Amino acid sequence: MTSPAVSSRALPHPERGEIRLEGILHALSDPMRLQIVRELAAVGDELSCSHFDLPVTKSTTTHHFRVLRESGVIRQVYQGTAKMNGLRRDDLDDLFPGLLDALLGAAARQAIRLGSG
Amino acid sequence: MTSPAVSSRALPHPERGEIRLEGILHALSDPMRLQIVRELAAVGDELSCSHFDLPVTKSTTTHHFRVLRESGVIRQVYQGTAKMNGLRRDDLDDLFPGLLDALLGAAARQAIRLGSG
DNA sequence: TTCGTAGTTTGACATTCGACGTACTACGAT
DNA sequence: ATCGTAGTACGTCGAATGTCAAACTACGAA
Repeated sequence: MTSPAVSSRALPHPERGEIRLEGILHALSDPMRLQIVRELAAVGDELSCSHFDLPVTKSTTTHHFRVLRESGVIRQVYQGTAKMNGLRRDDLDDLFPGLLDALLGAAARQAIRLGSG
Repeated sequence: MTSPAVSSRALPHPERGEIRLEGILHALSDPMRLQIVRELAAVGDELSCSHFDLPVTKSTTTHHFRVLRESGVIRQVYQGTAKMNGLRRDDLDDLFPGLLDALLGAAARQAIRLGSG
């Protein structure tokens, strides 16, 4: 009944020092990826890919999560068949203090403005 | 000796309410455009396109400035043959308080980190 | 061991992007 | 009226992007 063990299947992440602002902005300039990040931030915990009910196929979902991981926005780790996703808050806050919160705040504001909770 | 008059040549800008966060992030995810915006912010005034010495042709320069204008990041106005560019600070600060400064701060930090004033 | 669930990989496709060159327009200065 | 400067428009090109379908892998449960 315990959670499945963390697997060691390879999942390349950029190191903290390799993360680029341009890459983060590009990753978040896609509405679907921005939504994923907002949800991760709201929950404040790791979520599996399948937790998200995205209006695209599985392969497209895989693609979006990979863009987020390779840009340094999220960290991914296998846990059984599930792949858990978590924001790299520590690294992002260290590299760019205040940026993530400003982005999340802006996204929240826009969501309200455009009339969708 | 006075400045040339502001011309009325058409230059479509999105209204404040039409500006989208995703568009801003996409616009700023290009290194050249991010650099332009940093420079505009540093000067705090309007600058002509030709003030920037970009390593691309004139037509590519036109392209980048148009992306910035159409995403709502800058405002452009003709003044004689020159086209003056200014940040839309008022609109951006109203729509997304703190976002622009966070982005500029992040860009400055990264520039220092990567060792280029 | 067999099955189902979660996610990957590959290849295709249409679109967009960043860059270019050439020909063009708009305006100020001479 | 002519010239030079600033920037545009258009067409092109190669690379990247977002999407899909189909075949596949990895793991837990029965």
